[in-house]
Amino acid sequence: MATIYDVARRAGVGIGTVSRAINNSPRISPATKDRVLAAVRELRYQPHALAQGLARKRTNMIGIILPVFTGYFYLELLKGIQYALSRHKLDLLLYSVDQTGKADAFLSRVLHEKRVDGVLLISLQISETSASSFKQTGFPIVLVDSHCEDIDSFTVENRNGAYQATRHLISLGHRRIGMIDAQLRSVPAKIRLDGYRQALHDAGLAFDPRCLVISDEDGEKDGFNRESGYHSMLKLLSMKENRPTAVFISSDIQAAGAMQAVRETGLRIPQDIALIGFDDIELAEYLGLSTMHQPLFEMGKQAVERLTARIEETDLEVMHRSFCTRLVVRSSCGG
Amino acid sequence: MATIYDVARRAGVGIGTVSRAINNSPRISPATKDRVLAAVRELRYQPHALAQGLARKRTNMIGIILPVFTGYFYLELLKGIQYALSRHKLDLLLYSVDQTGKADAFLSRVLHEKRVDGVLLISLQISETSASSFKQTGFPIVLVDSHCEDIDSFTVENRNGAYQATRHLISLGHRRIGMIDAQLRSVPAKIRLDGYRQALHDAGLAFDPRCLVISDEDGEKDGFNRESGYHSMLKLLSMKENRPTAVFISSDIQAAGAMQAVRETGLRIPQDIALIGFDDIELAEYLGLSTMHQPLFEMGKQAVERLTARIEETDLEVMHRSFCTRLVVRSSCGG
DNA sequence: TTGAAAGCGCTAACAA
DNA sequence: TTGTTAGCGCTTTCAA
Repeated sequence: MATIYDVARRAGVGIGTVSRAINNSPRISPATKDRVLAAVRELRYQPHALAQGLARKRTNMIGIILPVFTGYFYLELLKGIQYALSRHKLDLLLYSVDQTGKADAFLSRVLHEKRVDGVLLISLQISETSASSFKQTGFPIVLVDSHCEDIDSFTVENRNGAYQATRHLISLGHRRIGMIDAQLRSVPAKIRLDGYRQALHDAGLAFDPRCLVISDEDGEKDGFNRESGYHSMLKLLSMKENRPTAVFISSDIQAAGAMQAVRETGLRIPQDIALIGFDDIELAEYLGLSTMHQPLFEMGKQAVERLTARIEETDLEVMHRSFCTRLVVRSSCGG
Repeated sequence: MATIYDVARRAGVGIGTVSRAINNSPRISPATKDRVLAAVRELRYQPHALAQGLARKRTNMIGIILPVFTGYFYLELLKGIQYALSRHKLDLLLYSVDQTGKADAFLSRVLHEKRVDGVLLISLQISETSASSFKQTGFPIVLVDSHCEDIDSFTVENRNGAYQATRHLISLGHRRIGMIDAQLRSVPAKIRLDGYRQALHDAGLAFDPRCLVISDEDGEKDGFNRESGYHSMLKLLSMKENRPTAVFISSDIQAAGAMQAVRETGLRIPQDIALIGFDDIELAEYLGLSTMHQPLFEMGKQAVERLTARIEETDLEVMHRSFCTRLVVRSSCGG
């Protein structure tokens, strides 16, 4: 494989000149530039990314740390991210975290290994310690679907979304409304619970702890999955006549499991029990599931734009942007 | 950020010794090793990945090139890949290709930029030129869901799968069987067509070109998407009484669109028209879609294992492995 | 406008 | 067992 020395020799110039030629430096005559570029083509030369990165202190890669992904949620987000990234000619290093809490290890690696110019942390909470490391070093980082005072973040209005979803059920006449949530150590899950309770409260409805089921409450997983939704709904239905007439579920994928549970129990949706989800993944449309839509593609895109801005301009004010959710009414709550 | 020189100074040793300490070299005394590691901890030192890569000629990253992904197909594959990768402590550089044909540009980058130790090419065809470059340089590459004589590959038995799917429809008594395929420049699409035709032939059924619709025939996209499936089915249904009584569709996601088209036309599945898909994505279960299952997670895992083997041992024999598909019968073909 | 040379932060060969 | 030094392949001063 050709190096810059090979090109220099072939073109009869020094390596500095080659460097100038391929980096559009003005400090080179058109004639020699042509000669160098010809040699580049002949040798099919492309700079060694590591060497270039080491010398330039720029890698043109960004890292993204996310929970081992399953489901359309991350797919949509990734698409938005990819879209923006390719426009900036940036490459993507994917760190996927399998255990909750292991995010910090990746953050530390990102910070020290210098493999990427910046990092996107998705749906994962950042520890105080990590946050201050990033703050101090000024290393570019942007949070997506997560929040931290001192760091740029892009989130959806989880609280308001949950509030709207619950309100929708209330407006349909339901008085006994349950919720199936994911593990509360997940920030969105926690905030969605708040929104749900607020809506109940504002409508003068009492919060009944028995109507709240946390998926995978003590498990390894975070609760955002179909099986957990299935079991959570079974638990809710076991209350018999005391069971809620409507349920707000913290994610569509859980709702999918929940719908199955309802059907297997011989109950009808929405006549016997109304359901509303959150996320608006593709599946929701097929299932006729009412849900809260989030502009994931757009979020991914904007997060990247912000990150690149931060890479260019290290001392920007911290910013937080929250995206509105939108109620999508389908048949699962009879609305 | 601390460098190896900082650590050396702090521990009162040379940089070579630091290097030996952190790389488990036997050529160092336990005492100094401890001292060095203490300094490492105090300074929170982690080696600079680029510098290390440049010196070692090893990056501990692998690249994966795939079509801009949508759908569970790549998710499942990616999960298998991630699983194996994390066991090898390898990082993942994701190149996602938006335009068919642009794969070659990425392959060339991978080869020259030296950012990764090896590459996985997914669902994308490799050109003769690229193939021979890789052959010559011995740069580790493995194909997944794609095939090339000279390169390791992991595929599903597309031909046999399509054959089985079609045969299943035949065994159900159908005589006029259509197919909705994706663009034929996609290798799997092409092979699935072969399997379909073979099955017809073996059953003594004539192939009727009017019963074959190619999704996105002249479009930008590859045809593997819902909208295209929808339109393709509409086209098939427009044949009225001449229309097929059963259709084999080259992917579940197209089948999803097709089912919608059938329903909107007021026809029933499977009574009026029987459908069978390919892939067995999660959605298929919800839709009650009969389909051909492929062991994607396993494929991803094995592809990585093979790639790492090739990275360690550059002169291995070329190998090809083909994974069996499995017929999953649901309600969409009345089986 | 150009070439030479000093880094970038590491590994590995070579001496000591 | 250890320190020194020559690369790895590039960018970027600094002179010329």
